[in-house]
Amino acid sequence: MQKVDNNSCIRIDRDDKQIIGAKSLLKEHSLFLSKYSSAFSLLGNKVRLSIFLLLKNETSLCVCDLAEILEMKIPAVSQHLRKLKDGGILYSEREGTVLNYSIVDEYLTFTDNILTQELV
Amino acid sequence: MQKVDNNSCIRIDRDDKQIIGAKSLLKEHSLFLSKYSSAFSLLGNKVRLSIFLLLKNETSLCVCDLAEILEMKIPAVSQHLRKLKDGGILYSEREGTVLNYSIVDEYLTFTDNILTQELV
DNA sequence: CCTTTATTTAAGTATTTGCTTAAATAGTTA
DNA sequence: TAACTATTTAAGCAAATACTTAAATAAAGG
Repeated sequence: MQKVDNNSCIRIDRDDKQIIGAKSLLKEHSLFLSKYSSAFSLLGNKVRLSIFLLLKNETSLCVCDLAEILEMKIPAVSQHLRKLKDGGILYSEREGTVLNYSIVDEYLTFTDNILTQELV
Repeated sequence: MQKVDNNSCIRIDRDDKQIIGAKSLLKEHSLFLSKYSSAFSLLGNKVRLSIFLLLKNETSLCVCDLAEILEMKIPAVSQHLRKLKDGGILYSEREGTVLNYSIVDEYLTFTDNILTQELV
């Protein structure tokens, strides 16, 4: 009996050039893929996307207000803000004891393709 | 000694109208937030974003080819494809024994704001 | 109808995520 | 500098993720 490797397929009409081209496409855009998969993943959470939407409207907000708006505990919101900040999507500015968070310029238009359709 | 609730803050200069407005903004866009946080979350994975990028270029590919391009086991890729399909981002068409996956029209432009900057 | 090819599904597992509560920092003000 | 306000950080835990291998479907051809 022949051993069969069922972890790969041997399609007769497979286009090897296509495979090679596709692989090099991925390599070419590997930085893009890393950067934006993590950006998407950050916004791929309802709480964080809400924060992003709120900051697009209010320009800047502190943890305290966000926690009240989102009806969540402050530490939970704070941890989301840290992720968004670490991911380069938000920045914070201190105003006395209050830390105000805003969207980094680069990301202000990030969702516009989608938002313009739905949110006007 | 007074009990202090350290899960909320009592900022004197808090703008209650802003809070109320922000809350209603969230309610207003709650469908949007659910739909797109899950779409972002699907693309917020390097493998799935790679698949998306590949399908934007190749129009359609089968699990078999994707597994080879991504250098991953077939079941792993298949599970990512299922998620993308369940999330309404991809659809599949059978061609004999081969299932070809493509991007749903609505999502073809999804990343254009970002992609146009980086990928031309 | 049995085998082959392509693919999915299921089960198990290690890692990551997102919350909770409690403790630690950091300015502000008395 | 002690008390207060705003916020972060740490630790613990339940749930979700993403892989692995093995078994189950599904179409095609001899």
